[in-house]
Amino acid sequence: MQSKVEPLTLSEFPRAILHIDGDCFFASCEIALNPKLRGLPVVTGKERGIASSMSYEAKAMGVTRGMSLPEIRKVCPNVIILPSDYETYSLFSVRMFDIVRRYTPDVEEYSIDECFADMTGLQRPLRMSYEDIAAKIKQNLDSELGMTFSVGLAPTKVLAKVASKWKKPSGLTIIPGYNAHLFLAKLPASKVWGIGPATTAYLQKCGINTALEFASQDFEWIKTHVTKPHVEIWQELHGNSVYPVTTQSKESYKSISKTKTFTPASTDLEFVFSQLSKNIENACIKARRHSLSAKRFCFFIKTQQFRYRGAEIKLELATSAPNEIINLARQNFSEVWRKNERYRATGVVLMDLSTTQTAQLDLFGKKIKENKFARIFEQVDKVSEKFGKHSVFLGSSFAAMVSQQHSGDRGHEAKRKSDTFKGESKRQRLGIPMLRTVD
DNA sequence: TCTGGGGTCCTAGGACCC
DNA sequence: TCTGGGGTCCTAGGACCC
Repeated sequence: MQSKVEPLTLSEFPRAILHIDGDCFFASCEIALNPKLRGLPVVTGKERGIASSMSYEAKAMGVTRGMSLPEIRKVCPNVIILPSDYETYSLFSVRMFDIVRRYTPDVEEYSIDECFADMTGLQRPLRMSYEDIAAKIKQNLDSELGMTFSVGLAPTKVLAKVASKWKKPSGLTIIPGYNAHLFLAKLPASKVWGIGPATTAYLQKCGINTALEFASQDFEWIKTHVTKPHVEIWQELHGNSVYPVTTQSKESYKSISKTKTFTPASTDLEFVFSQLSKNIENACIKARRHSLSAKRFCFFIKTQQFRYRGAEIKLELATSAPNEIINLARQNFSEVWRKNERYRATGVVLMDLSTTQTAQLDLFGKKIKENKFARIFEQVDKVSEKFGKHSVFLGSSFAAMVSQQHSGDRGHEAKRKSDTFKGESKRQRLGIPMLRTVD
């Protein structure tokens, strides 16, 4: 079927939105830091055992995201595999955003390696065309950070995303509204930011395959056949900017989650629970670092078949103390647990977060108990700061902690070992912190 | 893609009320 | 007992992103 490629109707007052994307950012940071790595196949993600970012040299050899270490070494024998160093990457990230902010304060830090910038109206004060501004920013970024960036310039965020992805690495692509149809005609709808697998499948059923076919539907059809996010994407593809560039940095979290997969999968309730317990401790550590308390949480266990079973629980009082949450999880755990089922992961999500200071007072003195726990865990955090994370942990997390130390498949052994600490089971149930130093 | 981890937003539908 | 209609709030879960 031959669909005619026609220009889309355009917005009257187009904006100039820039999208900037670091090319294989993590690997590039490593190379920028250690120039000897330049030109070599570099992969990060060693600590997880899978590739998370790889240099173009590694990509050329066939390394892909999520590939396991043995596989990587097989296709690319001279590969250099490094553990991720998020702190360093964050520093590069800050420098990247600061460079863009030299040109405009309207910078949205979208992720560690991506940002949007609203350049609308800057040609006059900067005495440059939008295209020249974009090129200048790219040049600054490339030379000052020692890595390349792909840049897209367009009237909306969605089109700017299309543009920055158009040519990688180190591309600079401009999509003026009047030319958008030329780009969208070649682009599968699934490649558009915000159109995921479910929507792609639905659109295909409607006979829509390319981004242009989606954009070419009339507005009435769109309004009645897709939901709000995709109506907005449709408008953005028409050059009509509905997603603002939001400069305000994220001040808080709506939820905090911790999940962890363990190998091998386990049928041992106590062991799986200890994994959950550890996740809860970690989530609470993060919550406390941001002075947040949760009024609600859910936990889940994930079966070998990737099915989730879990429960959601309301707390009487907002808390960031893991023992309370672990107790409640313990009480509900047996309902969730199915015998003879293998589990591969556990997870917890803290929800309804509020700043600890604004937590409500209650009339029955629970608050006093809560404050006591808050002080205990303040001390726990101080000890951790001094002696390292998890120098102090709860008895209920013991098996998980030990299994982590014995890198690999020793979870069950570890559990049995913890069983010998008979005296702890009661404290465990009560959720009393077990002070224990790990060397 | 034989599948890691951390987030946000939207919607349908039930509960409850007048 | 059956019948209307309409509003708000909450929750579960889907969908999507990096």
